[in-house]
Amino acid sequence: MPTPNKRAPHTNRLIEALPRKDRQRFLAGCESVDLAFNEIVCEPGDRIRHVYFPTDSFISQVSPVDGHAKLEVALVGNEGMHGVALVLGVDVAPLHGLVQGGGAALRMKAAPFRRELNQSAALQRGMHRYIYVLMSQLAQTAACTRFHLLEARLARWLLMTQDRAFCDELHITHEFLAYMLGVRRVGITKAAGSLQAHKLINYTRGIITVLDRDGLEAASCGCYRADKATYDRVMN
Amino acid sequence: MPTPNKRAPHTNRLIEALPRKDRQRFLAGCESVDLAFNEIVCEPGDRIRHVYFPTDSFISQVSPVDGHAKLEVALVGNEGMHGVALVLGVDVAPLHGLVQGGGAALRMKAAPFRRELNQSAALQRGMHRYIYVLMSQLAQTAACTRFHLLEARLARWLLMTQDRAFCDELHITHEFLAYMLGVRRVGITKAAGSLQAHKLINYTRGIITVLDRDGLEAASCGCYRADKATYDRVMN
DNA sequence: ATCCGTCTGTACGTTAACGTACAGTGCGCC
DNA sequence: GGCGCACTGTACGTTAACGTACAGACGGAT
Repeated sequence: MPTPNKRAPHTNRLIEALPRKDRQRFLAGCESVDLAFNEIVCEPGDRIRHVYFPTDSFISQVSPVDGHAKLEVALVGNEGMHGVALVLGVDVAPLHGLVQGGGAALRMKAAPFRRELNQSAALQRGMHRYIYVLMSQLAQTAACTRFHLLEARLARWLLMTQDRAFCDELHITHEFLAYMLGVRRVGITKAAGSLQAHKLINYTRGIITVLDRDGLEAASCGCYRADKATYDRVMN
Repeated sequence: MPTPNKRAPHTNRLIEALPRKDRQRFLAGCESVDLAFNEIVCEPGDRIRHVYFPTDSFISQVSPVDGHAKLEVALVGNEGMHGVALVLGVDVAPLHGLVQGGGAALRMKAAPFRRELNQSAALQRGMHRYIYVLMSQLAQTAACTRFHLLEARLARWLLMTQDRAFCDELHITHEFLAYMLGVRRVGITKAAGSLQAHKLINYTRGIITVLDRDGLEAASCGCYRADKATYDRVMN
């Protein structure tokens, strides 16, 4: 699957933010992996073997309900990491990790990651702050899911995803979107149809193109901006 | 407001779990306060001055949407703490903290708390694990709010609250419940009416009595048990 | 060029909420 | 003892979703 217009930075912001010495040591402990679209990084209850730092990939955090995966509650791209539980001293994943956008990521095994964590105050600080952001996002998403109309939620989702895909074209079907947002496929068709009618996006058979980012922001709920503001404020 | 049948332990489980030496030092740094029902402990954006460890009080964490408080996303009683952001090195509260159940709490100022955190590995470990639990709860709540019927959500809420109130009688109006669950008051009246018709609860003018805990669990969604299971698994 | 499977569109009836309005009802207070 | 207020009950019409079913449309493979 080719991804045109892609201008991924091939770096992860959490790692970039480390002081040079820590960063070099950290990177030395990482391996480069390629995550495939739809790949499942972990299931709830699984032992966490690796932490992932997406560079041009991104991973959905999906909350299970009544036994099976149901609702995306957070999205992790090159601004974040997957596997924060390890930072908190728990090696069991609480959520599904589903690769939303295929691409590269850096990863590190659990044991060396813990060691790094002990050795680098900067790393610990960065991780902590990121966890704060993630928690804020979870709370935001809970409220958003409750109160905002599907069309606005969809717009938000597209913006969040585009930010992490570094690409105007998203390879996503309505079916998949429905799954992420916890609604029927038909609901997505309707909402997406409306966004398309307003010339904010365009789509055909699994490819959604963002045409008007500003318009999309206007159509989305404030949650998109709120999340972004929190990230910027906390992570600097 | 008298609270009959109340058998509060007057301790906080996070603090109790500390090794004796750490615990004694920690307690020495705490002051005892009385939280009044409906008191606002903090607003999002506020600087966090204290962390709170409820003993027989409990505090709702309410997520703001579009500017004002809207939806309860977590509940903190004697099993937890309020102000986890400080553990993550951020001194700005992300959520509203609203006292749901009046009563006693231990609290500590931010600066000494940070000092304790540096001195006690056990404290840090406990805090970390509690944050993991809280994140799991946030994700759970997001999905729950999306998928489960109001009656089930209400049942869950009553159970969660009773666990933290140590009392069969909860001082709560429909109005307030509606606010917490993000629905209309009328919706609560209907759902609560149904629970009462099934003899699971009883209520009159701001006092809800739990009659049949098991029945209530059966009427609630699995989220109640899921939360509890996570806590038990992670906190031991 | 045709087939087939995937993706999207449309079309029902159904439902659990919504907003709003107003009527009872019990408790506390003067 | 009765007044007032807070709390609860009921009663509309409205709506944004729901479940299900099936029809069109595009694209890659044979």
